[in-house]
Amino acid sequence: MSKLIEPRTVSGFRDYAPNVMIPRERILQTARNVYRSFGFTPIDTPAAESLDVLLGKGGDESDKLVYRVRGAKQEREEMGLRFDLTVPFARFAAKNINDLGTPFKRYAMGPVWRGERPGQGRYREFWQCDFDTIGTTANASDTEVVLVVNELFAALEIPRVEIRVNSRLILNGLLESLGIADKAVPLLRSLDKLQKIGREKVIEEMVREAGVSASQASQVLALAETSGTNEDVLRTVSELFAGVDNKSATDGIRRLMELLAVAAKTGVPEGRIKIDLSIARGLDYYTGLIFETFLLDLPAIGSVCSGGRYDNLASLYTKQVLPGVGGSLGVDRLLAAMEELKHPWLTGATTPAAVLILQLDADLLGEYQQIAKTLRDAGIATEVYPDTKKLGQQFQYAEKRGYRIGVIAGGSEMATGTVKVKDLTAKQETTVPRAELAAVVQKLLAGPS
RNA sequence: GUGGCUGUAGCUCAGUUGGUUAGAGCGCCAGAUUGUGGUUCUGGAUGUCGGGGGUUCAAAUCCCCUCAGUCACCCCA
Repeated sequence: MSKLIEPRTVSGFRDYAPNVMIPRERILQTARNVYRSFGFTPIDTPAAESLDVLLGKGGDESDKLVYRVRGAKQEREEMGLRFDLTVPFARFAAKNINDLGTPFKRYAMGPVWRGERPGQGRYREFWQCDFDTIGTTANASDTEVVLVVNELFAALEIPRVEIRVNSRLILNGLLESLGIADKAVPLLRSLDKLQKIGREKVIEEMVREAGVSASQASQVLALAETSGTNEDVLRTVSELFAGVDNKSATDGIRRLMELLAVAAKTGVPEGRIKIDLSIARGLDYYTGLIFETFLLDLPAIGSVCSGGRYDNLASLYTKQVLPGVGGSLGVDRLLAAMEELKHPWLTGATTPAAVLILQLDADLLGEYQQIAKTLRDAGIATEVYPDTKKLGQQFQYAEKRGYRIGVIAGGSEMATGTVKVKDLTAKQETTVPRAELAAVVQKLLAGPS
């Protein structure tokens, strides 16, 4: 006998078993429905892109994390796997914008790959679910993004979230007034770590990495740490810039105010959106709105949905200016959080079917499939057990996989035109005429699981 | 990519200063019950001790390499 190959997965990549895949697909489906309800339209792009497209010009950092694709032997072109959905979208937009027209709203969901060190909740292959509007700088689109996020978490049955919003316009305005606008990238990257490493270390890092003075750094932090209600924060910031003519900051303040007003009018609950001037987002392409979404019951896991506005998405690929705003749901992180929070979607079931028809008599297979079809036609996912094993074993199978209902039909039921319906969680059994089966099952399924 | 820690049955782990056929609980399978599952009882199976190499009369135990996981840095979803 030849030696077996170990059935391993490579580092940072993993399998998704049914108990994970079932809630995962539900999350994806929910996101899709919400995005579509706002008119975002689906697009997809290839997993692999030419290396020059992926790496652009700022190649040094992304160069390290891009997976190279070797291609077939005779192929020449250097390819890499996409490391996010934004870069391919920029390429797509630059290529097709004339046909698409602007503004253009799209969503995309799919795997991306990064050659980083894997850790808990961090993988080398993971999914992103992006939605963006490009081709307009209107604040209406910024506002819509936040409304989408609000709807998204409502639909996910996770109401206890806080969407923390900020504006790079305000941050940049401050840096301008301090005369350190040219250090924005390293400064904001440090500021972004405020929650994680604390103010002392942030100041230290700003001095070291950005070369600003300690007093400049603490002024940045002073603004970022402005707290209170949204109104308080806006008032404080307005006062700070009252005397000076700072177009960037006043513009940022105005846009946030409008966003909050529209959200309130749309019925977004009080407190759901919170201005947090310390939200900075490490990525340097953001230019206006920036936001992160935290779970109130598990803030430590970090943002599960983030994004913002960027002035020019596709400048690498076209001369046409394409401003945009959007966000991205971190499915895998969210799933980890839902597991931690014992979210009702994570039932542990490993079957998508609700009903299992037990097999008592192989000669009745036609009857069983007929019953199954009736249920399926009524929209109830139904499975027929393939073997005539002992009933106890069939019940165990049903329980282990999480079917909600068992249907038992043997000789005596056939004779009377009935079936036995067993609620597997309540362990109660009733005999019903076959004609009423679908209705009875539907009623049982509507109850608590 | 750099450094630390971990790796023993499906799962959680035990395994004394290297010393005979590597253990426990839970789970799993079968039977008690030839039309009924979470309890009980009885019986049963299960491990290349992550992988490879070395030291030794003898390695799960010591050394080297490698793979995977995990923590910190880095970066981020």
